Amino acid sequence: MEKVSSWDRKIVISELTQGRDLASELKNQLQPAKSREACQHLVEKILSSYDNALSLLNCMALIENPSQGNGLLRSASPRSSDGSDLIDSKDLVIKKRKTLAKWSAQVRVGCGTGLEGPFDDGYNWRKYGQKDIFGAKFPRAYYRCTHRHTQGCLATKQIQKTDEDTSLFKINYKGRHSCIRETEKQKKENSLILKKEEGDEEEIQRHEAQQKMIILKNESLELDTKEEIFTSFEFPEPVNESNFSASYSPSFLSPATSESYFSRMNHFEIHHNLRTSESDFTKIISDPTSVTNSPFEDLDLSIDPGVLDPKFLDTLEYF
DNA sequence: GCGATTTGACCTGT
DNA sequence: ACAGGTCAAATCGC
Repeated sequence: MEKVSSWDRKIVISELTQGRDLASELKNQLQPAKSREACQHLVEKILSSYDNALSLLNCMALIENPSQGNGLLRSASPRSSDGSDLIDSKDLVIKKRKTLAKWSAQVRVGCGTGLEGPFDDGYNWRKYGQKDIFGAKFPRAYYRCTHRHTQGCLATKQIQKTDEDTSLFKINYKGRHSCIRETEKQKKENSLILKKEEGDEEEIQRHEAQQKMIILKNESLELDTKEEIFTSFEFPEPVNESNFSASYSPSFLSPATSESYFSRMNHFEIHHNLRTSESDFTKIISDPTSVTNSPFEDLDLSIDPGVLDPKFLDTLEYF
């Protein structure tokens, strides 16, 4: 039986808190001297936060009261000892799988790196299967998030060496990570949530003062607006030394993801910003699965995944 | 001992 | 029926 976890609650609280903080920041940015792009960017982030929180709340509502859903979750569900409906965890998993976002990437592993498989993308994956694929030279490996059981994270990925180029891997991602990686920043945020729950006003005020300092610091930097948008993304530390290039090629957007962060940004900005990020860029690899009527048509996102936040990758390609 | 990987069996979707 | 996806027992490696 799946219950709404405290992780889910914390994520919702975190998203709503972030939305509030961003709205507050937007209020500052709305002064006449501020750039329109910076304001737009903040609006996108705010909407993204509220989208995430609402999605989670919808999901929680379904879990806690499946009768409010479309009925799929109720079929053949066993009952708990107190007579209430239990969700058949299998049904729930299938329903979740069907609605999980999907996207893909191609990654080239540099020669002489000694790597047998593609890069570490910053998340913890656990291999759970491998399958020979009909008509393909190389088997497909199946990975799921290590935190599936501890945090209920349903993210999975499939990695397969391409037939044509043995140094090129096709990676299919399915599902966003709902797990929380304990980076230093996240540890601070989690501890702040706890402090708020515990009513530690002193700590909250200290944190808010720090946030204001950060905003002031950003305001004092007269950045090019495009760079300003770009640098506001969160990048993890480089995860390994291997040289590789990747191409993230949006196929098409699902209705749900049409509300996602990048779909609200215009084509040029995404292209420009990602180009700015190139470090060891060597070659653009076009994805044959791309659909030509995509809002991201002709968009080549060539990124060094070593500096790319997987949360950011989550927004790139859906099909 | 424990977590990760391997791999054959089983399940699911078309 | 078949290919793809997942499970889970056995095995590996630290």
